[in-house]
Amino acid sequence: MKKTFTKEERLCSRRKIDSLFHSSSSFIVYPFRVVFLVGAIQPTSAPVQVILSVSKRRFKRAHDRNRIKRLMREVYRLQKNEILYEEVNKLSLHLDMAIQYVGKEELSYELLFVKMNKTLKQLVHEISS
RNA sequence: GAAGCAAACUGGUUCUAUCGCUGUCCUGUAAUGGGAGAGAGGAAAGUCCGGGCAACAUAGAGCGACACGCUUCCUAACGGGAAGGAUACCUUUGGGUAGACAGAAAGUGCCACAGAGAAUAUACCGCCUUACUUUAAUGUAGGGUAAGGGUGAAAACGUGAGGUAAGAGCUCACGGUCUUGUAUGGUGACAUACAUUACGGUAAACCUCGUGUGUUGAAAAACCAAAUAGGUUGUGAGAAUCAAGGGCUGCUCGUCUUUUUCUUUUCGGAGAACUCACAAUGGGUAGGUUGAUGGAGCUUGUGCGUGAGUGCAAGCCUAGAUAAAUGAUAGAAAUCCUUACUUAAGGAUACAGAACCCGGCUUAUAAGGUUUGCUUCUUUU
Repeated sequence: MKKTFTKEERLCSRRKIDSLFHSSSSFIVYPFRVVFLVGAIQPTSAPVQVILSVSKRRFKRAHDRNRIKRLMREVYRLQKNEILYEEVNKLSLHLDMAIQYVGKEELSYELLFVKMNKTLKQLVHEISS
């Protein structure tokens, strides 16, 4: 399977985002905070839709936020298939989620890679239980 | 000549591989696709001015509020820019630097500390004078005086002469600033000359004069519009006949009558309400399209102009996202720095991320480059 990250895999609808943040469960694997909402499978859209966000309060400069979001996106894109999609497809669920960056400063790519791996495994554990 | 520091201007690293993202074009399949090419800045930032564009508002005038304030020019416009003027400061006397640069001669207010006094002047010392006491001096009380002392950022324009009891722009001469007028030069600010009036500062105190300003701001605005549920208008219809209402009767059966209900009418009919169906219409929500990227456009050449700019010709198309793309990783190169000391090792490569679009201003900015100033050292004369 290709390691793509197209628009279908992102969460864009305002209504869905509102419902995600109003009724959902969450956990923290530093430096990420994950908010997710499990639903029935939707054949028209991708199995998982995600938002990546960095707080403006923590990083005032726009180019710092851009840099971290790009690193997060890369790290998520490379690992989501093996860990997350298999499990979601097996359980035939639909997952809306947001990954927020709660760290105070920019971390290296290698460290973020490891942390994302941990985070996604934790997420699989949460939804399968 | 070298080094260092400061300021201004300029400047804004490159290539390869792998995996990706957003548009565009070409192309293929039953469907998934494939290929080509494009994809952040000089400030994209601050959102401080000006304009385009859009919606709404809008008789005219005045008051108020806010902004601006030397001249001429540039510009779509500006609070921006160019060239000049005056002022202040610096100067190597060539020049350079600075800016809320209209009005203090319309009015009001204010002027710390010090000082006698800070603005219809003032009398501390001093100077002159009158009265009283006294032999006289001294002293006491009153008056005149801004020349001198001292204070201050600033003391009623400065110097000299006359004048006077002593003094005073009180008068005169020369000079300074300044008002108004005339003449000459300049498009003009203004300059020069002559005459004339006045003589503390502060307008970044109120204020006065002149000029300008409708409000909002792309989350503006226009259009399309599924499903569902409402609104409005029009047309048509009005369940149940084994039912319901009413009449006949004390009641039941039975029978007669009406058929959505109400009001009105002798009837025909008329009106209103309710429900349903159909049609039309309008508003709203998710979403989509436009706005929105070909423009006060960019590059080159050339003419005009001191210049900001501008005319002409040729060529070019150069981001367009929308929970928001323009990336990540690895390797190499380039420039600089440090350490070793001759080609290695390590490090650094800034400020910063488009959001309707332009013109400015302000602020941030590594390495390298250019110019100017200052300091030190060295060489030659």
